[in-house]
Formats: sequence, structure tokens, C-alpha cells
Amino acid sequence: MSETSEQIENSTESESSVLESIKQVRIAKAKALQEAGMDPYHSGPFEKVSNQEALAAEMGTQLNIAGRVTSSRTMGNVTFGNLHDETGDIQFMLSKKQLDEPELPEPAYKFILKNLDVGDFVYITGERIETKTGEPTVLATNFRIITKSLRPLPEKHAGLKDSDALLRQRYLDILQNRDVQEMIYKKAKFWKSVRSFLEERGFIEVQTPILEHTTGGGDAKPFVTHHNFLDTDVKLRISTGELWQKKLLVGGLEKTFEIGRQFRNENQSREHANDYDQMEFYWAYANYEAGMALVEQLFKHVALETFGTTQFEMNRFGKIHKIDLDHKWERYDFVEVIEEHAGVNVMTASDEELAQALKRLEATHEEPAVSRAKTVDRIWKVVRRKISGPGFLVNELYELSPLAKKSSEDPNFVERFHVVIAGSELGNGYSELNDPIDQLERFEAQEAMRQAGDDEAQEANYDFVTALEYGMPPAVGFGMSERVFSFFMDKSLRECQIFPLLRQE
RNA sequence: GCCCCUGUGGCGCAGUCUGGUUAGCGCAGCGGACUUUUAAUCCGUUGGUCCUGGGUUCGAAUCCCAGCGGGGGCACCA
Repeated sequence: MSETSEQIENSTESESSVLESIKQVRIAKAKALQEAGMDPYHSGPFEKVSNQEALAAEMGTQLNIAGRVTSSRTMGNVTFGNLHDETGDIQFMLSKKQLDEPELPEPAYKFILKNLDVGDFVYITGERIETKTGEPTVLATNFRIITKSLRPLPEKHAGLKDSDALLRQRYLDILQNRDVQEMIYKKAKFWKSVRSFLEERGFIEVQTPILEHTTGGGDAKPFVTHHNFLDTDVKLRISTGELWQKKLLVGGLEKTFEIGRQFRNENQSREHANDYDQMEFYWAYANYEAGMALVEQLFKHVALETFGTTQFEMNRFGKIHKIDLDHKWERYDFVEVIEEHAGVNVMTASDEELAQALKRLEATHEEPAVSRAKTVDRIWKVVRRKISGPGFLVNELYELSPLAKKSSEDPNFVERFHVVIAGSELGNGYSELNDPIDQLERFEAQEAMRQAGDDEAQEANYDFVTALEYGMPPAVGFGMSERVFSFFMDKSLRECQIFPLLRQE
């Protein structure tokens, strides 16, 4: 045994003997390629056309293609195989007679077959032909293995099905399931269309801190980590720069947005991940009415750009919601919609009546809500599931919105709106609270809730109050997360994450 | 956090209910035949911690208990 293979064996001694023997065979093939002057990990460059282009090429065209070999069929002196690249698959053909004979230790056809495995990346020069059966094919005149694969790909018919492996080794999922690759393209389009929509309307993209001393802009438990240099604990942001972007308003920027990661140290579910992308925009001299008008346009634009339609079917909460974003967006008055569906007026009902209403609605109810406002919030969350939308929830209670401006008509409510689609909240915006005294009072109320045991109540941020004291122009802000994308895809959020976080093996 | 499903060579599966030879089949691998296949075909063949640990039993992949991993559902923060 050579030194090299001993080292490799030692480094992977936890592998099973079966896999290990397969790898040893392939390492030996890589060595044979190396010794024959065919670098099994060649750096290129490789001039090539895509498989899609090769498929479209005229018969007789000379061309180069490259990709991963996904199957091979040998019939003596002729071999067929399939080549996979990002654009699709094409058949290649190796023929003993037509293959050039470069300086190899044995005839090229024999040498290549001996050292080629399904899974290898290859670079093929050849002629675009059709076989007897009319299959578009590249007949190789030159065939080089440019990356040796050491592990066998999953079974070629059934493929990889183990749900654990599919998530842990998502690259195999992507390789064998074209729809996963499509999802990744669509997600890119989705955020690109959000970005272009806002840029076209004069918003500029900004980057605000992810590591913070005080989190803000949401109700959530943060991740905490230690900052060595400053010798202090810092938190990972739970919103996409809400308070920072409002400081930019104070500084004189009038239309900003940020697209970025945020982190919430909470449970995972069909709709919730621990790290995910969100967009938030802030728009000076506009209010929540203007915000709703813009958001309605944003959703239509993104749907058309990403999916080419405004019509969706979303299977959520045991109901198939049929949605057309091009329909008139409804307005759901918070108190009215709850009264309609839950038979209780949240403004006039006693605490006891509210608790009973919640009990009627919830199949299972766990620990009691920590406050009247939270009870109301829970009732809404159950009611919400029946509403397909599209629409906006408006006239929400001010207790649950510590950063939103109170309604000028009734101080019990705030100028806030939630996008409601398929029984869920797919966006959240409000006229931004810019009264520093009111803001300070709200923070203090939140702190009191924290003291009372609500660890999701927001942290007071006095630095932010200071900024408000200098004056922040009236503005509307809005946020939406990649949950919107997963709803349009009608898949779970986890399926729409490229590499979802799993337990360590 | 609660409930349900699931774990057998690298991959896909059978066997588990009803315990009983040496755990079987396909793909991939290895050796061989074959110049138009496309799940190519044919002959031969290597490869197993049946998730882990206990228990019951003459005997456990199979039954019981506990744990671990994964998925789904419910609930909760976009």
C-alpha cells in the first residue's frame, strides 16, 4: 500500500469498509490518471458551451462540453453516458474508433473506461450527432476526466430518499432534484425583484449592524454571543435594522431599505427558522396609508417577476387558500374581524369573557397568556387562519405595537398594518412613532412586561430615544421575510432554505 | 414542549405483525462478453455494528424498556 492511500485510510477510518474500499479503488484510478498526465483535479480553464446550447446545436457542429457524468452504458467498443450541467443533461458517446489516441499508457478508449466513474466531471470535445434512435448526442473525439469523484452518487433510479441525508447533504438533493435547483433560482429572483422595485422608487440599500448591545424591532429571544475584544456579550439582531434605519431618517436619509439575515433563538416550525432573510424599508414623509399602497404594488411586482402570475393556491392550516394579488386588497378592522369570527368584542369584553373566547377557539391551550393584550393577540392568531386575503389588518391595539404611532382618531389604536394572506401575516408596517416622550413611555412599559415575565417584550433602547429627541421626520416602515417566498412556493420555510440548520450529527 | 411516523451494505428496498438455517433483492463497485444504448443486456463476484444501550428468550433485525437521529402534525415568535 502506498503512503498516500495509507494516509487517506487513516484520515477516514470511521468510514465503513464498503465505502472505504470504493474510495480506495477510485483513489487508485485518480493516481493512474495523474501518472498518465491527465490531472484528475485539473484547474482549467475549459472553454465550453452549456448542455442546453449543445442540445440546440446543429448536427455536425464541433463543440466542447463539460459536466458531471451521471450514467454510463458500455456495449463493447462503444459507450453511451449522460452528462449533467446546470442547464440540463445531454448524452455523450465514446467510440473506440473515433476517439483520438493521445499519449496514454494504453489505448484511449480502454484507459478512459477503466478509470471513469459515474460522478466524475469530464471535459469532452466532439461532434454534435444524433444516434439511430434520434437522441441528441456528442460523439467524443477527445475525453478528459477533470475531477475525480471518490464517493458513489445515490442510486440512479430511485435516487436519495432518506430525508435526513437530503437535508444534511443538500448538494445531492440539488443534483438529483431539478425542482430544488429551480427553487434556488426563484429565491434569487424573488429578492432581486424586491430590490429592483425599491431602487426604482428611489430607495437606497443600506447595511446596519448584526451584532448589537440592545436588540429591537421585534418580539423575540435573541442569540447571545461573547465579543472578545470588547469583553462583553452582544446579541444578534432580531430585525433588519429597524432602529438603525430610523436613525438614518434622523440623519436626513429619506428612503432606505435593507435586505439581510436576522436571527431569532426560538422554535423551528413550518413557518419559522432561526436565521432567515428579511427586508425592511423606511420612507420619510409617508404614513401607513401610503405604506399599504406601496406594499400592495410591491407584492404584485414580486409575484409577477418571480412567478409570472398574481394567482396562487396556498395550502395552509388545513385549508387551500386561493389568492389573487390583483384583486382588491381587503381591509380587516382588528376589532370587527375578531368580533365577526370569534363573537367577542375585545374592547368591551371582560378579561373572563376574553379567556373563554380563547378557550373556545384553541384546540389546545398551554400556559395562560401573560396579559390581556397577549390574550387578544392569541385570539387574532386563531381567527387569522380562516382569512385568505389578500388584505391588510388595520386598527391594531397599541399595547402590542411599541414602535408604532398612535392613531390620531383613537389613542387605543395604532397606525399599523399587517399583510394577511392565506391565514398568516406576511408583512408588517406602521407609521413610525417619532414622539420621543411617547417612545420612552412605551419602552418603559415593555420593560415592565419583561420584569413580569414576558421575555419577548422589547428592550428599551435609550440611545434610540436620544436620536428621536433630535427629531425624526414622519415616516412609514415595513418589513417582510422570506416567509413570503415560502408561501408563494406553497412549501414549508425549511424546504425553501438552501441549507437549513439541523442538529449536529 | 406534546402527539404520530421512521432508522436494515455507499444508495433504493424486502424481511418485523406471527422470534427459528449462513439477513435476501436491485443499483453502484470489482472481473468477463458485447460497436447505437438510454433503468442497455448477459455471466461471475466483493461488501452487513440490522441507529445505540439494556432486557425477555434455548434463540432477537423481529418482542419489551430507555436513549439518539430524521420527518410530519399541534402549539409559539416574521
